[in-house]
Amino acid sequence: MPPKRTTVRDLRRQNRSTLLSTLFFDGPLSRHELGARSGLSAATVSNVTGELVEDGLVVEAGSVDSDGGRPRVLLRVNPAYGHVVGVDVGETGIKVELFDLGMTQLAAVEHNLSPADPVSVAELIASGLAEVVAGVPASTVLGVGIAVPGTVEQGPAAIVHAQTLGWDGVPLEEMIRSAGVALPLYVENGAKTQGQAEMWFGAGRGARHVVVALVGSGVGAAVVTDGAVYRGTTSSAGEWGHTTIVYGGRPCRCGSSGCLEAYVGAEGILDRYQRARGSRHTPASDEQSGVDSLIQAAATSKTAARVLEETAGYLGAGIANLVNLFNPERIVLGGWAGLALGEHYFDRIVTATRSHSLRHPYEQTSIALGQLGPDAVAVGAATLPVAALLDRGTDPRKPLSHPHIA
Amino acid sequence: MPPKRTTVRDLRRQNRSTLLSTLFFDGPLSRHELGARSGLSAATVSNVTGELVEDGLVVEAGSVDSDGGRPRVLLRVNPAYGHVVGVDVGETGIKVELFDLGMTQLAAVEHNLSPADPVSVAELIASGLAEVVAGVPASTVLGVGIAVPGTVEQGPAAIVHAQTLGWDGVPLEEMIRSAGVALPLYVENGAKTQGQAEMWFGAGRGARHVVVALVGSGVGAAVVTDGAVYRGTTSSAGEWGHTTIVYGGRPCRCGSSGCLEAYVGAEGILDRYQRARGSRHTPASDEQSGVDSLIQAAATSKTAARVLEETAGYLGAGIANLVNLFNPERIVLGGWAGLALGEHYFDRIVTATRSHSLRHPYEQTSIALGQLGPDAVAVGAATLPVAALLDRGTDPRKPLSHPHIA
DNA sequence: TAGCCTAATTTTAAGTCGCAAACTAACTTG
DNA sequence: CAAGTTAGTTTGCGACTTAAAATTAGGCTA
Repeated sequence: MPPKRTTVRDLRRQNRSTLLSTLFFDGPLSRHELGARSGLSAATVSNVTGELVEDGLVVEAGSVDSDGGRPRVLLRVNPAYGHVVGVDVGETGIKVELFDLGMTQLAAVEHNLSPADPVSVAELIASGLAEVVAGVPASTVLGVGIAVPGTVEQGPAAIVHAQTLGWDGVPLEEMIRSAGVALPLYVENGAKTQGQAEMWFGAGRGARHVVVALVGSGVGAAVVTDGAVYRGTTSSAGEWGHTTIVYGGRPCRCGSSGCLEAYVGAEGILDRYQRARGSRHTPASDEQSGVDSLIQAAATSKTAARVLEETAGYLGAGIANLVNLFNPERIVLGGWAGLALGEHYFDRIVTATRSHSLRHPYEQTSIALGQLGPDAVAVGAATLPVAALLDRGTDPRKPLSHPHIA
Repeated sequence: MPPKRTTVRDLRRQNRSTLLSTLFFDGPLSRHELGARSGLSAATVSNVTGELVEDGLVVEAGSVDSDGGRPRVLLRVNPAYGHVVGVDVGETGIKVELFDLGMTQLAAVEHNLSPADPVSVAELIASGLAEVVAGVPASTVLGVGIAVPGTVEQGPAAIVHAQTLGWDGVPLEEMIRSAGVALPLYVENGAKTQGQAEMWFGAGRGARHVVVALVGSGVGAAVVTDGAVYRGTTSSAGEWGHTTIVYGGRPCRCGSSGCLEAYVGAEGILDRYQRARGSRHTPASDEQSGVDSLIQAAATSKTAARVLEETAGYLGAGIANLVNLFNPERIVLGGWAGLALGEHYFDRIVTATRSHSLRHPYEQTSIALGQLGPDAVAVGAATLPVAALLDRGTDPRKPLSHPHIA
């Protein structure tokens, strides 16, 4: 409630964070360049980077000639400073991946688990974590990001609501703790972590206002406003898939009707195709191959082509709603179905977006396909502890108190 | 581009801003209480408030006993420190209103002007301004907020796109300057200023994530995220009225079809009613009385009742989209038509909202009617220079440089 | 009315911070 | 190897917030 005061020490933390983040995202830089980018004086840069180097967060990385003067010493974030783990909790199993601070994958394990009992999942996460972390000193693991397919209520401990898993108010964070994990945990919605991955390493790089629209079995979006993923009051913002696009239209699994997901989600697409063909029982082996073969079929089948074109229309209108409401500078279309559709029907989607957007916001935005596949969910999750590190400028495990330089 | 560095002076500015804002919004407070709320030490509070008092921004306002000790001296923002002007540019005329810093209206003028030629509007604003400001010393006017019914492209000078006025890329700010106004100008979309008014003085008070949904002839929304009106890349965010709610539905004046505005905007409601009755030519004297009499008619006419109930349904679905996307803690329904509908069909709107929202975000939000009428647009505009004052902690006319205490 | 008590402000004495200016370091050139 | 350049450090200072000590300002008591 009290608008946190600002003390003189916050200055240092903030500048530390700024420099560290600049180094992280813009690769090796000299102190000089760092000063230019951050606006800080050379003296301060020198001072702060000195601390960062002393703490082991930053290391020197060769040097570069500077025509006719002292060569610049390049600095970069020390990839070996620590490790982070990303966990992707999916509907059929979980993936656990270990990265260093350079976001290089060092290890990964995958476990299937159909009956998604929360306790088993928590235990599976704990054991996967133990497996993956085995190769590195325990003390170097800075935190664990956990992506779940549902909304996450952030609070003293994260609570998960995931309809597709049948979870309603599952205290996942506590459960993982009970399974014996003592590391900092960051539980977040999978669409948001994937969006974060696109922002850091994919099609969203460099932009500050982005909407990452994800279409797969489910439909969701990660809204990035001013560089940060927007969460809303209880961090369930961005539920694009269940916005109404056809009032009174197709029933949706969420219980409502006319949701975007009921039209452009994989199940919705396939079901619409079945109905268009008149047949009712062609259970595709799985959704992903079902959509693939539908796209194949469009080459020869008019019905298939029409269904997909309609899909592009709905999708464009859905994207246009995001354009009108958020006025982003960039839209990134991702998710496996989104990428598949985007590859074959990009123009049509763009056209539909244009025709349903107001001219002005439409002209300010560009539409791009995501550069990362659905695998990005785990990397995105792993960025959460890294983001905490960059944000605080220090090991997120340390309590935020007097640094007390020894 | 460079992530603005933080210097030790920013600290002071920020703390000054915090204290000033706290005083502005939370009424007279003692230095003690101020320290408690801001987290600042008593010493700093004393120091900063001393400056504020010296600058005339804050004045003492009586004192309060404190059981058995030195009584607390109350401080409050000095309403007489300066004046601000709010301008409401409407489709048929403009309103210019003068306020003191306590937001008490001191003067107001209204001019009609049907042919909305931008140059005449600019001149009308300039002359209205002169009229209204006549009673106070010129040097006390801190700035002028100007609300327009269209999107505003913020930049070195604001550009206005207002379809209903036939404006497309009108450099209104420059034009007003050319008309001889030298004061700081803040041009903003009218929905956003009205939203700001509800946030400061109306149904949005105290909340940080709010969507103010405005339904009148047009339909728009002001989205407040973390206490500030969200603007997007080029500040045209929040165009709720032109989001698609019925894919392939009624044509909208924006050129698209199925927009929310085509269903719940006044014109849309009345037109749907005409069609439902089969008659085509009952040109209501004006939209506002048309909607009023439609609501009257609903008591006896089944058709009228049905149209309004359907309207409540569409509106609820539209609100649900905002709930799903933004996860606000509060929804404020306003605008003249929104208030009229809300008064008679509140339950139905809420029901429709619930049935189209995901359960979790719906449960986190509350829906309330706006407390301010459409008159609030001008007050909202007037808050813009005040916001600049609170934000900077100093007269917004002064360049932001060394304070150099004399 | 003098003296005591309590609680609100102000002063005072550190301890931090970023900055400009003055230096030092490390090369290139002629 | 002296002069010229560019990178990075050190030094001294002004600006800040804070904790602690000192100073009000009423209310009460004797």
